Formats: sequence, structure tokens, C-alpha cells
Amino acid sequence: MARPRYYVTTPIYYPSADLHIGHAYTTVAADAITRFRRLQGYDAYFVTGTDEHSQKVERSAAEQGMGPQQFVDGIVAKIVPLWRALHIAYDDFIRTTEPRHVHAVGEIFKRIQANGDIYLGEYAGWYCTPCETFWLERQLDAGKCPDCKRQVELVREESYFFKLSKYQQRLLDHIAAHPDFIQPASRRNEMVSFIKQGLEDICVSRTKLNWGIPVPGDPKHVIYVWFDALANYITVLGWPPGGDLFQRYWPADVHLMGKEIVRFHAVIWPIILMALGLPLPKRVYGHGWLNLAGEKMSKSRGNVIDPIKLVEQYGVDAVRHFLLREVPFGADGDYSEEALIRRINVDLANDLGNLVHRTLAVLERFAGGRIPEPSAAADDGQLSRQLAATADQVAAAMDNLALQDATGAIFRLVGAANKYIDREAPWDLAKDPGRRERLHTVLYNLAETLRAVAVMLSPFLPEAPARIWQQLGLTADIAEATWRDAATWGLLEPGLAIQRGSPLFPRIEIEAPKAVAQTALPEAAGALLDIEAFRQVDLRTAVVVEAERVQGADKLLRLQVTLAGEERQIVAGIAEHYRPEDLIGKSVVVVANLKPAKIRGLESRGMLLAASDATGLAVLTPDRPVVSGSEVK
RNA sequence: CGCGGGGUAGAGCAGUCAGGUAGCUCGUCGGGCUCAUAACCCGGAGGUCGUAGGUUCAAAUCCUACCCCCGCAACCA
Repeated sequence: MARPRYYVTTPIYYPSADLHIGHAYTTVAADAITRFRRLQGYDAYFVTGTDEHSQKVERSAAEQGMGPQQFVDGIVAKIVPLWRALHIAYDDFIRTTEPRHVHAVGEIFKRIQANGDIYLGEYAGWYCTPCETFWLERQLDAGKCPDCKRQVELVREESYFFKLSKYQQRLLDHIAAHPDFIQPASRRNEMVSFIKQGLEDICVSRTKLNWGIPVPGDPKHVIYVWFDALANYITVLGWPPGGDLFQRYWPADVHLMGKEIVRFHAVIWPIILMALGLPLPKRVYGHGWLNLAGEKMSKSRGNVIDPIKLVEQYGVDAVRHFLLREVPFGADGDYSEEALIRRINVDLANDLGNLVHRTLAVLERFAGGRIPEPSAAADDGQLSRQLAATADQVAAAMDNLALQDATGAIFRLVGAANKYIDREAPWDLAKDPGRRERLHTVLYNLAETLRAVAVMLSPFLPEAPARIWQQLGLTADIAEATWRDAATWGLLEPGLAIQRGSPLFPRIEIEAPKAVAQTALPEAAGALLDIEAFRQVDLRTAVVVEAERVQGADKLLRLQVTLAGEERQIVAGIAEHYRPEDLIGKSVVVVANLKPAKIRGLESRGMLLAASDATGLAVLTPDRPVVSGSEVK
């Protein structure tokens, strides 16, 4: 019996600049969806690629003194390592400059022209070059591009047109008959009202452009961007003529994309397919955007998030987990380094990593480092029941592409195992020789849950699941595991020798990496300080006599210090690094002549000196005891 | 009448389509455990669900009006 098929695509990306976290978001999601289907036993196929034609590419290349092909080759050479770093397991990578695509697009054009849906006309319209979009007079915003507000040019030329209008009703009927065709629903509603406004035939060729696919039989025209790019979803399968790959995988199960290009995939692309007499994709899914919390992303600010750097710093599992877990897939969400670190610490380190670590520790201590034999009589069934429920939830969530719910369900099971180990307290069971069976069963249940959790996580996290298996003593390759292995209880064989290793995910203690990065340059590079200016700062040693947290503040400690017999209250932002009791009795260095300030309603007379780096904060203290109030210089 | 997103506990969010005990994460307070990565577990405090009106036995959810915030620059997912 043939396995069910599942075909997933990302948009082909536009190579005019390096890719950023947004592209990584789409592509990681597509990869996770594909891996999940493979785990379930589907014959899944996943493609991504690059959209390399356009005037803008031509122009950027010229600016850098290159030919367009050389230019896009250079960018593609950087994209491939990005996907490798993120463990993107695509089956094919299509570039619109490849002969297989170029030939196929020409063929598509010819066929549609032959059936009368492409006709030659004259186009007079307003063209916005940066947006590569033609606008109608009435769409212009004060004579400028309604999207980018830049100058548009009046273009009058002979052009080929594609009869979108002819298919308007058929498309509406299709959407009505297939509620899942455009998702999420909010996007579908938007598209329906857009289509109902009336579709106009679109211009699918240009004469001014060189860098593109020539119109068959009329080489002074070049095929215009969307008509070229969208076709990649079938040209990558070798259509036409429609050989094995095409037979096997078309129609696509999911076209995944950011919400801004849903319109092209939900209107133009289906109509191209209708004109070709080909089936429509089953689902067009427009996910939300990842915004930068508090800050705009822009090159001039230098805060564009480079996914490769993130992977280097935090690891591929962490970055993928954040992308897939943090934001509801259809909605917009925020990226921040703080949120990323919180995800790593809470989910990966505290919950999952720590669960693995403590489970292995109890196995080592109370079961001789081997997976013990469970006993049905001593089993409570708690974890096995929850595993079954989790498997159902994950599968249902993935059917809806609710990636955050799928990972959420798995982490709830991790939470349940953490509760279980606490409630069943194997360290207590171990004290009573009469409860040995129970102890072994509890330990087995924990290990077995981890085995299954690892399999369930494997579509999402490329690295940790294999390490969990290896630490449990499993020698099989987790890549060979199936969804049945994840959803079936009791597959872990007793007797395996565990291989306890280092923690899977160390906690990250960095508090404000951005602040550190930002403060460095401007001041350090500034003017040199006159010694007289420095002398105005009265630095003194002082002894902390009292310390307490400031109510309602995360970072503040209220300190009472003696400075040469004088008592002062100082509020210091070090509560995240020092406990109050650790400071009492310490000699510290303070700025004694600082203007008093009110911090959280408390007066602070002076400032505590501390050094900070990426790992945290260290309060300065004299090398040997000195009299309180000593001058520091 | 430009388009779109949003206003729910101190922070970030889910819940709104299919009305019925307001939920999650972080933080906070208190307790527990001592297997574990200052982790983990239990409990508490904290909310007029932007405002006003309406429909209803019942509204965060449906209807009406209004107020406020964000994006529409780049790169574009």
C-alpha cells in the first residue's frame, strides 16, 4: 500500500539581501511540519528556493559591478548554509534561473496563451519599481505608490495580459467549497472581499526588463515576476510534462507563507492552475509576522536579527523552539532576545533538561544505572495515560498547523513528569525495601516518558531528542523512530545501561545582553576625561549593614551602609545577582557625592559600583579590609 | 470615512468565529522536596476583560457608538 503523501512549500525567497529571522520563521515551520508528517509515516516532500529574476536584482547587481547571475549566486551561497545551520531538511531547492524552471515557465505561458487566457494588449499604467507593482490611477496615493509612497512612473507598453477576471467566480466558488483552502480564516475573509471587489486582468510581461524569462516566440517581452515565481511549486516537481514527482506530490498540501503574500497565492496562483487545468493546492496558509519588541528592525539601526548568529549563540534547538513555541502560528508575535532566553530557560533548561537530568540521577542512584523492570501491579498508569492524550493533542494540533499548541502539549507532558517524580518521590520509595517494585515502576515510567517525549520532539528540535535517547541507553537512531513509537507506551526495554551526560540545556544567566551591546561603543569612543573631572567624583568605601529587596521591584535592593560613621541609604539595581544576606558586612565602593535620587519612591544617596559583563554583575570590593569611608582613587 | 493589528492580573499572552465557574507563562509572596541545571512541586495574592449603551436567563465573547495604542521606513516571512 502506498504511503500517504504530503507536499509542503515555502515561498521562494527574494535574494536581494541576506535573509533574516522572518525567513527563518517560515522555513523552520515548514521543516517541522514536514518532519512531523515523515514521523507519521507520510511520504513527505518539502521544497524551498529563490526567486531570482526582477529589475531590482538586475539593478542591485549593476550597483555592485556584477552580472545578475553572479550576484544571485553569491546570495544563494549564503542562504544554503543558513538552512543547514537550522537543520532544514528540504528535498529540493529551486532557483528560478535554473533551466528546468525557465523552460517550464515558458511552456506554461504557451499553454495558457494557446487556450486564450493570455492575450496581447497595451498597458498604460503606473509602475512602482521598488514594489514591482502596477497600480491603477485610482489606487495611487496622491500620485505615489500606495504601498511605499514613492514616485511611480507612467508606463505605456505592449504587454501580455492574463485573464484573471474570467476566473473570478470559479475562484470564489472554490473558496466557498473548500473552507480550508485559505487559512487562517481571517485571511480567507480578507481574500474573499478582495476578490469580490472585482479582479482585473493582470499584466504578465514587460518589455523594459532584460533579467527574466523571455516570452516564447516574442523575446522582446520578459515574463513578469509573479507569473514566473509562483510556478516554482510545480516546476520543481518537473512539470511539465508531469512525471513521477508531479504525479506523486501535486496538489500541494500546504503552501506556507507570510501574510503579506497570501493575495498572490490565493488569487493569481489558483487561477494560473485553473487555466492550466491543474488541481489547486489544498491549503494556502498565511502566518503572522515576527516583530521586534520595542524596536523596529532596520539595517540602518543595525538590529536586524541574523538567524545564523542566534544559532551560534544559543543553539539550533533553542532558536527553533522559540520560533515554534512562542507565537500562535497564524498571528503576529514579538521577537526579543529576552523572550528567547526565557523560553530556553523555562522550557528547555528548567523543565525538559532538568527532568532528563534528575531522571537519570535517580536511575543511577536507585536502579544501578539501568532501566528497571516495571511491574503492572505496581503501576499507576498516570504517565501512560497522559502520553496517549498528548499524542492525540499533538496530532490534532499539527493537522491545524497550530504549531504552538503541538509543542505546548509536549511540554505539558514534561510538566506532568516533573510533578510525577515529585509526588512519587523515588528517593523515599528507595528507603523501603518492601516498595522496590513500586520504585522500579516509577523509575521506568519516567524513563519511558522521556523516550516518547524525545520522539515527539524530534520534528521540532533537531539535536536534543537524539541526546535524550543516547542518555537513556538506546542505541537505535531516533531518526528511524515513528509516530507509533511516540504514541505507544512501554517500548523502552528494561536492562539498558543509561549514559548520564552533561545537562542538555544549561541555563542562560545573561540578563541584558542588548544593554551591554549598546552601551559599549559611543561613550568608550568619546572624548578623553580630564583628571580634574575625574577628581570631582568622590569614591569611598562603605560597609553594608542592612540589605533588603525593594517591594515591587525585581532588580532593586535597598542597602543601608556606613561611610566613615555616617549611615546612608542606597538603592542598587543588583537584586537579580545578589541576595540581600550575601551583601551584609561587605565592603563596597560607592560614589559618595552623587545627587540623591528617588528610585521606586526610596531615596538613594550614592551609587554602588559594580562591574558587568555578559555573565552578570560583580560588586567591587577592596582587596583587603580598609577603614570605612576610605577614599578610592 | 486609507489599510491592517491590538487594548484581558505587575509584564507578555491565550480565550472572542460556535455566549455559560476568566486561563497560561514570567514575576511576586508563603510553603514543600533534597533526585535535579539556585532547578522541581504545592498553595496564595493580584483582573470593573479599553469606555458607554444594547441583546440575552447569562456577554471578554454577539450588536451599536466612542476612546486609546502599534505598524504602513527598511527587508520583506
